[in-house]
Amino acid sequence: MQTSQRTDQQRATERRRKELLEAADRVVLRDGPEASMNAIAAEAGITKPILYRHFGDKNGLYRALAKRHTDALLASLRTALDSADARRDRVEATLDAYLTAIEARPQVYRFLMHPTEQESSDTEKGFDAGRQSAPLLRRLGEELARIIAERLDLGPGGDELARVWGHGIVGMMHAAGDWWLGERPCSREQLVRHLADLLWGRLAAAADMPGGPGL
Amino acid sequence: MQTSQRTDQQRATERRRKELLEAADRVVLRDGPEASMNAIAAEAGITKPILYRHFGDKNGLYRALAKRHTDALLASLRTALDSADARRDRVEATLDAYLTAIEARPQVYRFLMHPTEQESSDTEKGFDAGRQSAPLLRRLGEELARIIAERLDLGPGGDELARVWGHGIVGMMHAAGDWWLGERPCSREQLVRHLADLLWGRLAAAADMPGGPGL
DNA sequence: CGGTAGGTGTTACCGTTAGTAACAATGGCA
DNA sequence: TGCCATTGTTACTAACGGTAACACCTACCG
Repeated sequence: MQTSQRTDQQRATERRRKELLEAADRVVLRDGPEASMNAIAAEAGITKPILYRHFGDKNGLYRALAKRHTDALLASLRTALDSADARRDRVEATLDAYLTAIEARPQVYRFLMHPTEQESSDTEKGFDAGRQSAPLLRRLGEELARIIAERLDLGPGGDELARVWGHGIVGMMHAAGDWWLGERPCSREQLVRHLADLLWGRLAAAADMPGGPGL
Repeated sequence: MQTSQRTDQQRATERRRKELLEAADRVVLRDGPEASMNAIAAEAGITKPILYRHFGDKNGLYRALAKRHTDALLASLRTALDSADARRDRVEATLDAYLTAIEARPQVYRFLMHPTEQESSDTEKGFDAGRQSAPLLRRLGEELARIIAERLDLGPGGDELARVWGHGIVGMMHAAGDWWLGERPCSREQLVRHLADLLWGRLAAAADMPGGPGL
């Protein structure tokens, strides 16, 4: 029968694709995000054209690779967001989940943050001003925005507000996490508390330094 | 006299360097951050090796180029931070200054956010986990941290807190700005207000959506 | 049985890139 | 005049992403 055979072929192809992705994963995690297609092909025991047949181009391979890791990270963040009872605890748990992930596997983090300049397709060749951030950040931002809009009563225009906050919070988490991972100026728990304090309006409530120009 | 002559030479060299930087600027702003060294040399009316003599490698040129724009942006942000009287107005003015800058010259913004993988030098070849962000963001974060630590009375451990907040706020501004620049979901003024609301603790104060699981 | 279609795999190449070696010309200075 | 530094060139290397052309195997189908 043609269909069942076709299905067998497809499964074999998918299995092969998965093997190639795992080889690529090993290389990227060993050599960093700039790993060459030659190196990946060699790790998989084959040569370049096969990679190109499976993934189209380097971006295709990297997008497939990033999707796996991004899905995993997103799942753990969603779990954290549903964990505790108090809002502050949930926010802290989510921040902590993100920081724990990037701390545990910095190479994965480094790869995911690498801008892969996903195909522009619709933009008219030249200047897409935005889209500078890694796709991971965009996805996290949108996801968080959805959750905020669903769970918080923000009144009229709440959806727009939720999206701004989603991207803003993710950006805060990312930048602080990146800096923290490089310099390790404090414990993870303390960083989480500091960031939650910021979100809880402590910046607005703090007193001016006596004698200064104030902020 | 040897010293004065040496000074003349140095000045000539610096002027030449400046000319080359201006040519590079034109090309990068026209062709994007991936402009080739050949293209830059051609724009300057010379050939590659001269560029390499002046700037060492591509990163050297790009770092020199980025410094000028970063200095300019930082100056305008500092001005905004000293503008109004109320803290909320200052924060809004600063956010607005940043967003105005990236809106007015998105090519410059795009170039500055391009990760230039500045020389690692001290890290032992392979894994610097952090340092993923563009140098511009690090610098903005450190600068903001300094100002916060100087002007706010945050009690013991305030310096550490200020640094976390500095990088966190800059990251928030960057991610939200990048998303906004790409999708233009609202006016600049509204984005500024939304972000300031976030920093003013409105996330913590918002009511749960009635009937939902809450956040 | 032989043909044909589709998948896997190869070698050998292309165009472009960052970066370099080797050499020529200019101009001030002893 | 001879020396030295600087500016400039041409011509190259090594590596990269990507592709064309071809060989092989296997399975279905007349």
